Amino acid sequence: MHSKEQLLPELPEVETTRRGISPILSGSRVRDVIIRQKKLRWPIPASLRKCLPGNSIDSVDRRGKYLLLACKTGTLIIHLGMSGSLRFVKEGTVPQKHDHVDIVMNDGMVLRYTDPRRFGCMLFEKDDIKSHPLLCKLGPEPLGENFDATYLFGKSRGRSAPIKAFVMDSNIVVGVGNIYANEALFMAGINPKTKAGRISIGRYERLVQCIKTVLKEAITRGGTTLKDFTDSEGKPGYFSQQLQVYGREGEPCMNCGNTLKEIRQAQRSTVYCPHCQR
DNA sequence: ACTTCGACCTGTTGGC
DNA sequence: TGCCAACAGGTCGAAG
Repeated sequence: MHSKEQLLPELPEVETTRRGISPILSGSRVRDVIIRQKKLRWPIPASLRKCLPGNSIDSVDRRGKYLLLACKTGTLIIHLGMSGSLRFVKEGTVPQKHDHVDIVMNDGMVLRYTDPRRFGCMLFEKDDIKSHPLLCKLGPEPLGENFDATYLFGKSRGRSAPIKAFVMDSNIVVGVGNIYANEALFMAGINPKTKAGRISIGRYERLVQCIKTVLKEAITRGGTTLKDFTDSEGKPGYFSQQLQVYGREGEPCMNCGNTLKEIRQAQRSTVYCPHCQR
């Protein structure tokens, strides 16, 4: 059976994390930064230890799946990759194998970064955060107002890439990962293999609506089940029973009952209903 | 300019 | 039952 117990941080999970850590961080000052493993996707820069201690966290924002913790000297950029998570522990809590970074606050709370696969990153940008190479080319936020059918339709003209790859392209729109791309395309009734450039504006209208709905629902579920980011179980998780297609290959379509099919697209698993999705 | 693909990493799973 | 290869995933950046 598929394993949805494992956290794969998509945009809703990152947003849930942001909302969880923001109130606890605000009003507290960083006392120390402890780096046990600096080899993440990119090495954690020394500037993190130099620039963070002594400063209060002024804001906790999100851009796509990047968390942005701003302080006076710059911005801490955090990505959770595929297996990362953040939670608060009390100072003195013994770190486990994959607990790579601690941000120790002056009140004794510790923001602990865990990431078994180390696909995530922790960077520090002293200058204008918006011009950072990781952020400056990103497409609009999927839940923002400027992500609409007109935008997607315009961007898609002349594109031969399959629609699933297109909506997962962070230069087109951020925050649509494999799971929710599958779910949104199912909800919109669009075959994942359809070339992006061949889809009408009417169908993009539907797709935009579905992407927003799927992400919003997931954030709502994350928010309602998030107990506490200060305990060790404080990771937001999926509700696999809410997923209509992802991980359900070979099982009946919840809409028509036909068998859901799995294919590979760009080395990623795509599950869809050949009957409902055209 | 666009598209595809390799690389990174480790816990879990499937096959023999 | 045990071992190992394959797999899962986000996304950057190189290659086509």
